[in-house]
Amino acid sequence: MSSVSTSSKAGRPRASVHKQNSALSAREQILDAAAALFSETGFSGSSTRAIADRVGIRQQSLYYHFAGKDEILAELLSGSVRPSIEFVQRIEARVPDEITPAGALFALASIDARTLRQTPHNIGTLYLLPEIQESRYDAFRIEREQLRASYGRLGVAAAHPDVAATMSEDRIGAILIQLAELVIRLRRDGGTAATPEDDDTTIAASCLRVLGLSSAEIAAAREEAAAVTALSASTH
Amino acid sequence: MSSVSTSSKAGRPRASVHKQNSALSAREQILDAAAALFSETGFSGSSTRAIADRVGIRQQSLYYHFAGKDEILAELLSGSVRPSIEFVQRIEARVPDEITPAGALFALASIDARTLRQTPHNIGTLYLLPEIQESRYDAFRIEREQLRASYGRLGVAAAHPDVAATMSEDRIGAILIQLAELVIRLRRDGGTAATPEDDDTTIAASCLRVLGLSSAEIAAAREEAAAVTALSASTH
DNA sequence: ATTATCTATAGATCTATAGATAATGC
DNA sequence: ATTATCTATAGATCTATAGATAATGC
Repeated sequence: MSSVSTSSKAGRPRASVHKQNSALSAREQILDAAAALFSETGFSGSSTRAIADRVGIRQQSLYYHFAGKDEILAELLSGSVRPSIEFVQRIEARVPDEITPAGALFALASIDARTLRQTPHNIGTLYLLPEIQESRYDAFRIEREQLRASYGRLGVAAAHPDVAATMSEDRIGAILIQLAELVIRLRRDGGTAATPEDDDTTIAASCLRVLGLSSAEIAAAREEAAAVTALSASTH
Repeated sequence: MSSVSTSSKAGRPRASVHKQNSALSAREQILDAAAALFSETGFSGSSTRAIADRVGIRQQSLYYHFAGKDEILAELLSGSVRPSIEFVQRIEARVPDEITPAGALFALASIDARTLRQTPHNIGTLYLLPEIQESRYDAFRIEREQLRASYGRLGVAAAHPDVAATMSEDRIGAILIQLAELVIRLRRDGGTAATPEDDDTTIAASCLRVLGLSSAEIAAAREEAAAVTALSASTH
């Protein structure tokens, strides 16, 4: 037992002993604190000082881990879309042989809703920040475009002919994403349902309903999605 | 013709002669510049200096018209919900004697979409700012709650029984508002439809579709709404 | 030697107040 | 006299760089 052993890592110890959330690396602690602050007070409204205070380090120490405040946001953004992108690619590959477009769309929307609902600090609110329109965050916006395109393709394939005739693939994708991201707002407004996971299926069902599917068709898609999602959960 | 006559108002003249958007009062010029900046770079990301620069006055001169930056935002917010609140009250008063819930909802959603689409500087993006969660803006959030409640009541009344059974009034209101506000995002992402007003009817139709109405029922509601909206436009 | 912090600090903001000034209005 | 601006400025930030220091690792 050399010295105190509470801090088992290299480097000068922190001045403040508080909040040793030691399960996370310093880098992860910073990302976590920044996510909380950015979603509460926005990007420009959250100072590097405020982030550092939450972590329990000096403001200047952030720069050992990140080149600047914008790098922190960039990392949070890319980390939060990536899982959705990966999931949608896996599920689109199975359409239409192993799963119908409606089943795939139900699965995608309910998984996205669940992820956004469960993520720490309601990280989806970052998508609403005006700052992400800057070209600095092009990469992130391109990834979201891909996700919208997938929603659009699945939506067109799943839609009732009446509906597909009146809306472009782009608009369908935009509507579906907009519905999936409703959970962000529900969470922000503190609107927790009695059983929150109900919101995920309500949203997924609404995605199909807005495409003109009947209650029976929606129920069938839900069954399909349940099978695929269970499988996907076990292989991951 | 006493002196130059270009500035016909009292008060010391501005140092910068540029951008004489003289149709607007100074106060309105400030609100306009702030709306543009807040929606581009957010509230905290827009300095009072940047606002003043756009107007063509000194930063300190803003404080003659507003007590602080937050008062500017507060005024922009309340000015932008008020018309919706007033419209929804007029239309709810006619339900169900003069118009069906579905017709009223179609009218409300398409008017809201059109307003958000046509408003200068995409002012709806202000609704997405994290800063409006502060208690300072409670009044605005309460007004939006009222609007959501109206959407919820009309939605419940208009919904297909299958759908009304699976969703609370709160959730229905939230879904419908979320759909109406899709135009904010479409506009921000520069996604102008070939004929933008099509988006308004697409959105209104989606509001009814998500409630389980058939294409025929939606078409009927659209007819009703067209009659009421034309009337409302002529009386206002 | 390497790592992760610290202290010190530069330089650029940013919001807001105080009081002066240059117009118009009466 | 009133109005709407201006200049001057206080005081509080805020981001980021430079270099010192206190641990661990070898």
